[in-house]
Amino acid sequence: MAILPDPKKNQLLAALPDAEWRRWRPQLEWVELPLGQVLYEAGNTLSHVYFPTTAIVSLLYVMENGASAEIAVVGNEGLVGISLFMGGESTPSRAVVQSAGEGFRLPAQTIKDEFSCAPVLHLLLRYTQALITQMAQTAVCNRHHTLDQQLCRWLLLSLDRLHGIELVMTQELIANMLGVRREGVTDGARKLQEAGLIRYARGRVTVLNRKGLEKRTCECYAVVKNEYDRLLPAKLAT
Amino acid sequence: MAILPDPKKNQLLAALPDAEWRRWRPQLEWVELPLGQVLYEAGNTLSHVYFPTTAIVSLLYVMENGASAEIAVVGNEGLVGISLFMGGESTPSRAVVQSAGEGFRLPAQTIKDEFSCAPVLHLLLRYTQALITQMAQTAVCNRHHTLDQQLCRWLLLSLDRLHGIELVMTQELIANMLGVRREGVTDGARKLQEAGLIRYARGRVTVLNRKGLEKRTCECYAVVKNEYDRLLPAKLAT
DNA sequence: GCATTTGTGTACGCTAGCGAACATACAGGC
DNA sequence: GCCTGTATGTTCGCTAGCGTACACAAATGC
Repeated sequence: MAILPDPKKNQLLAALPDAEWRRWRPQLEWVELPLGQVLYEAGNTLSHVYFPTTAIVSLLYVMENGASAEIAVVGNEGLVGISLFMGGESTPSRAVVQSAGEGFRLPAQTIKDEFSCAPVLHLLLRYTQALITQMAQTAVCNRHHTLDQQLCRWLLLSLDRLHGIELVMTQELIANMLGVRREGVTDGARKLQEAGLIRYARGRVTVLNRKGLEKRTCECYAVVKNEYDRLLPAKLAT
Repeated sequence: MAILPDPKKNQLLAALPDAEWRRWRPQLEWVELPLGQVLYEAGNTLSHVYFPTTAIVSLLYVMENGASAEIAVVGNEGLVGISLFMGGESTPSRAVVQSAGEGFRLPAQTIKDEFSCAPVLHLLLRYTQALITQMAQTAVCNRHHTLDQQLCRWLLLSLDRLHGIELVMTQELIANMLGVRREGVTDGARKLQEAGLIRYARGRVTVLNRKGLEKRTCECYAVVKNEYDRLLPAKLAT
């Protein structure tokens, strides 16, 4: 294709100080991230960290009986594979591409080496704290809010991590992420469509009225969004 | 009292290399942690990090309508206030003493300074990853498991962070932590008592059969426990 | 063009947990 | 010993979401 993939479409890479950016650039490997690809499996040692640019990746836990629940979602604002620099090497969760796209990756050893560099460390840890907030809020939301509210939250979180207003994903997939029945998502989506907030058809959801979704969702969305904005300013002020 | 409080009863402090331990020791301030004390409030900048020795601290999110949900629990295996070294200074959650006891604390600036020291950094980040696992698993558990299972999980997690087999807490308090109704906890507790696994009376729960609780709880407990054991070996091998 | 697969719509009974209200019973102060 | 507050027990109706089953319709393959 004619358009060269740009690593700086990932906000963490874009926030790197110049020196680090020049050091990383040659090691960054462009990767396509097709729907459903598993970036890492629960318990496995990671070989790379991934910086999505146009893809969205879900961190989810798969239970013994096969049921699943999303723990957090990562897009071009973040990175997949924090356990590499956190020191654990693996996590009990799985990372799956939820919305196809592209990204870049860096070998595990590189990120570990780079982590001793103070600006890198601070950037990555601030991102990690934002991710922690998302996980915590997911826990709260799962406890207290209705499927309808959670669906709005999920649509908004996904939308924030994309460019357009269209999400390519089936209700079945959304249900897996939320850890609910597909029928429940159908119900919720129908309500939203009847209210004129979204339009959908066979694996495509188009958001028509973002504000409307924000009105219907629970406080969790705003809490998470505010923390991301607070912790990850566009420009790194280190 | 005759018995001198011992900071090494906190496992993170105990895992410090000698040099760091000697440096920290004079700055560690002993604190009593009475039931219900708020160590930090959502959104506020933290003044100290806390290392519980005999107390248990809950991280919980309080919703706009007053309902709450526990995100994670911290005992002598960990520390309260990770946002200080993660870089955010605050979090949207609150830290409350859930089981009275003691602990030590270190000024915010000290922990930030010490964080540049590699062994400290690695120790704290590994702990943070364990905490992340706990949060993630709380999200999963809230989504998929029954109140009865969650009650068992919660009792076990609390028990692991104490010395004896007795928890001093009312059903009302447990309900607040789990984010459920008090009546639901009463039901669950009654079942456990009838099964001979616990005994309780007016704000005291005594665990009679730990194995029995483990049998009744969901997989979440084991997942969290295993990650803590994996990430935080008794001896630090840095 | 037809068959198959995939995505969505709908219905039905069931259960866990909620909200609210009230009953009981133990504990500590006086 | 009595009183009051606090902790626990019990009930009742209600709703969200589950599990199951099946219908339909749009895409895909041949």
